Amino acid sequence: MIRTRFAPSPTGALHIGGLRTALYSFALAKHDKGEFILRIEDTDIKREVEGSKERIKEILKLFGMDWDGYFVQSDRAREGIYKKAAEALVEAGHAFYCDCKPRNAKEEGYSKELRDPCRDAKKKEGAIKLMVPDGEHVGFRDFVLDKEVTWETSTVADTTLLKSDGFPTYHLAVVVDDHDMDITHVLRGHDWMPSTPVHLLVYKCLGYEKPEIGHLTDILDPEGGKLSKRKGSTSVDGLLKEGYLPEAVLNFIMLLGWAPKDNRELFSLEEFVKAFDHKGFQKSNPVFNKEKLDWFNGEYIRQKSDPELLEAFKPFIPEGADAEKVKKVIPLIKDRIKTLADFKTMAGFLFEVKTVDPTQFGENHKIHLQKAAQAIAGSSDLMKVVEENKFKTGDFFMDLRIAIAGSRVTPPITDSIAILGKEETLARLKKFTD
RNA sequence: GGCCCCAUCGUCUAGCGGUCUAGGACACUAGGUUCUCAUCCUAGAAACCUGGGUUCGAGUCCCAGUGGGGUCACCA
Repeated sequence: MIRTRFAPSPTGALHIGGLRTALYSFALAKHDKGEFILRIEDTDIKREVEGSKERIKEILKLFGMDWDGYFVQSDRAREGIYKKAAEALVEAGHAFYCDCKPRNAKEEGYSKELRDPCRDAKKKEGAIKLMVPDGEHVGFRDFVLDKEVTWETSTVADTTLLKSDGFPTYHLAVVVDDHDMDITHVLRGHDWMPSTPVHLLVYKCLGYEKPEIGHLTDILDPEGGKLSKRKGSTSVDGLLKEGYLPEAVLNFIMLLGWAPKDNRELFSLEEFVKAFDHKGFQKSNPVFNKEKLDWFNGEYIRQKSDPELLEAFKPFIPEGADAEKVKKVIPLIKDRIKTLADFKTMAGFLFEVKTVDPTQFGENHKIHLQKAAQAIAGSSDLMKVVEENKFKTGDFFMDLRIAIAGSRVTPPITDSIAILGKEETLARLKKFTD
């Protein structure tokens, strides 16, 4: 049976790259009725952000990805599981102690030293590092890239496996955990590729069988470079706040690095799981382009029923807005918006008076608005006004639109008036007919 | 800089040696519907990084160059 895992570190907001990794891992397992494990990689206690563990779980549930097993690495670390493995490696001559001052790559830049000076010092305490052999080859078949990737071990560094605080680094923890948890397929970001030879060596030295491993493409920023957390809102929560539907976000990331053979684009999670296969993986890095996300979002907004939209709009409607009124507004705007947040820009004028720029009016606006006000007061048809007075239809309605909404872009104006009510509409027109 | 990965329209991609005058989607342009904007419909413009091979034949295979990305912490 296929068992995959999603192994985020709780160091902040979950980003769409992480969500995509989770999605593909989920689909990989579920396509074959396998199991999907959630493992929190929190072995660097200093970097943990309060509440992010919980938020990750909420988001996975919101997107419909329930897990079949849940582990927290710090719990396992306290049981001494990783320490034991590291010590066994020292015992077997595959690792060594080092009590030197840790370096900090951020400040010191990249290092060229692959061999640690302590590797033959036979120290008895400190961190434990892997003693990488020279002149050997390590490799694996990447199931995403669909190719063999190999390294010469002389290009692989003596990597720290156990920190001096007794907690493992990622490199030890993943190997031990994926083995202990019977993970059959490891799917992770491409940024992990360079440390894969270390993991391969650890598998070998520990006597473990290695799982299938695949490295996903990185999502690129339109500006170039890896999608960064600073540019734009790429966190899942950020997208949700901007008014994107979970279905849309999910469908969007499905196709960022994977594609079906039949050019299909619209998938629910269930449909995606069914269609998913490892052959559809893309090998080159995709660019995050929001316009496509906008399109997906529009599609899903239009697919939703009005009651469903009423629920979805809740965080985006003006404060104190009457639910009955909102209900009437929905059918008017659902074809016209890209995000839920567009509710306010498209229909805000129905809930509050907008300022009107008088220069927007056409030259006949006074007579247009006077005749319109008369008709509305008498509850007669506005189209009749246009015909009887030989007004230009577009000009007439545009003046009306500006007077009522303060904008040249609104839902159909007669429908808007119906929602606004006779009294409020006339009050708005009055300002420009005197 | 060392190591590793990648390379089809602006973007996401289909293509797995001949059916490619390279297909779809987003975006874009034009037209239709329309009280604006959208939705919807129709049409259009738009790509195989370069150079060598292999082959009767290459977008598809191989090599090099170039370009892009990643990584080089007791962070994940």
